[in-house]
Amino acid sequence: MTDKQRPHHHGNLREALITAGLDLMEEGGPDALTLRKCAKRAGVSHAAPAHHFNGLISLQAAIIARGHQKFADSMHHAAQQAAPCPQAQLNAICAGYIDFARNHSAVFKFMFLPHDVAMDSLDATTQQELIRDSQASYQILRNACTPFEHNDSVGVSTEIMVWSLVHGYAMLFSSPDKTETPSGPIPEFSQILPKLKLKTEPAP
Amino acid sequence: MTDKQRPHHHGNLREALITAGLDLMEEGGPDALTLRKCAKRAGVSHAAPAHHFNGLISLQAAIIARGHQKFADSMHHAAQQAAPCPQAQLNAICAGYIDFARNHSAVFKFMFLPHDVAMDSLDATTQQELIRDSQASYQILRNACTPFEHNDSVGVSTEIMVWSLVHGYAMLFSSPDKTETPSGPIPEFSQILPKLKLKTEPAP
DNA sequence: ATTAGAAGTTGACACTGTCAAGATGAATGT
DNA sequence: ACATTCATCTTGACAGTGTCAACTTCTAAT
Repeated sequence: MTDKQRPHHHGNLREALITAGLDLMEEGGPDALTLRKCAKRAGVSHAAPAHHFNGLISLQAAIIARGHQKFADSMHHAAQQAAPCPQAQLNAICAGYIDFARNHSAVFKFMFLPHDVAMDSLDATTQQELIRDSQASYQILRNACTPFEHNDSVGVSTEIMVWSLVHGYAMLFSSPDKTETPSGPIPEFSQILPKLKLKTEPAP
Repeated sequence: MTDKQRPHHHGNLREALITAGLDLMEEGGPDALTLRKCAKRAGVSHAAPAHHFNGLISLQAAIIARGHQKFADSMHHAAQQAAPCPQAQLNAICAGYIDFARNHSAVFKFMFLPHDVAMDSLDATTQQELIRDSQASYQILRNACTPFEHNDSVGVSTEIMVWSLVHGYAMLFSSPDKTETPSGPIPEFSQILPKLKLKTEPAP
């Protein structure tokens, strides 16, 4: 029993299930995510996941939370390699946004589905993770927009505009295959963003 | 048997299944769409749909096609009630776009999922419907953008910009419940669209 | 050392999509 | 009018799914 071949405890089954689930989703789309297949990949029985997730819905929520972590990483990484001025930062974060949508398109789109998920139907751990990680990733884009925020009366929130623009672009044109539409090639987002009337000077 | 209670032929089962499927999806989200439940609503046996759709994937595709029809109707209807000038038309069509996303949010989001659907796995009828109806709805927004299209060298396609902006807005902020975010209320899209630098004069 | 509880297993159930085989009825050709 | 053909629908079966209950095994705290 020095190196027990099959310890009764997996050790970190919750993590293993999330990882397996992410892989399954990227391999075969949202419908390929199955509790039983995750269990099989983790080497446990089909009912073992029930001790870590409150049903399939919670595993999906945990995968969305993990997706938000990677999403935030992608934006942060892009921002760190850009010049520190607000324009360059916002551009980089949008690029990180779109990179993630391109490189993890299945998970990305799954993250922004109409998951009319009742928060209280999730186990506490997953619920906390989801709230924390999703708010953290939202905050990145939000922060990058604040230097351009309008202070005057009726100005429309910069954050809403940029978010709509980059999200729509990512959703519509970030499938790895569809790089063009009937009306010609899709331009890079860095060409589109300047077309928004943003405040050019940070708040004094 | 004068008025046969159960004619062997349903008469228009394909239509009945699409209608039932649309209802199911709007009632309970994408996962509530089930071949067997559609069959039950239409009053036929669980295997009857197989004679009209090449599997669940084809029924889903047919529902997406029908969604595109309603989508196009929503945009057309809004456009007809607006002034005939390009600005008012584009504004109205975007409003119709967002109205549809609000009123049929489940179907709308289902329409724009990563349906990596192999077109040749659909039955011929459904495949034709999907291509025809989706292209028709795309064409509406496309046409409304042409008066603003840049003719000069490196201009970015107006269609791509407007499409990204309105689609992102619809996706992010058109859930009937979420009408506000941590950063305040969501403005109407009619306030956002003018923030795009569009060509103000139609082509001479 | 005992015990309470967490972690995992086994077995069952209802529901799903899909297939095969048969039954029914409408349409067509002679 | 009759026979044939074929689309349509039914019945029955199968594997896969999520979920629940009962049980076993191990961990950890008293």
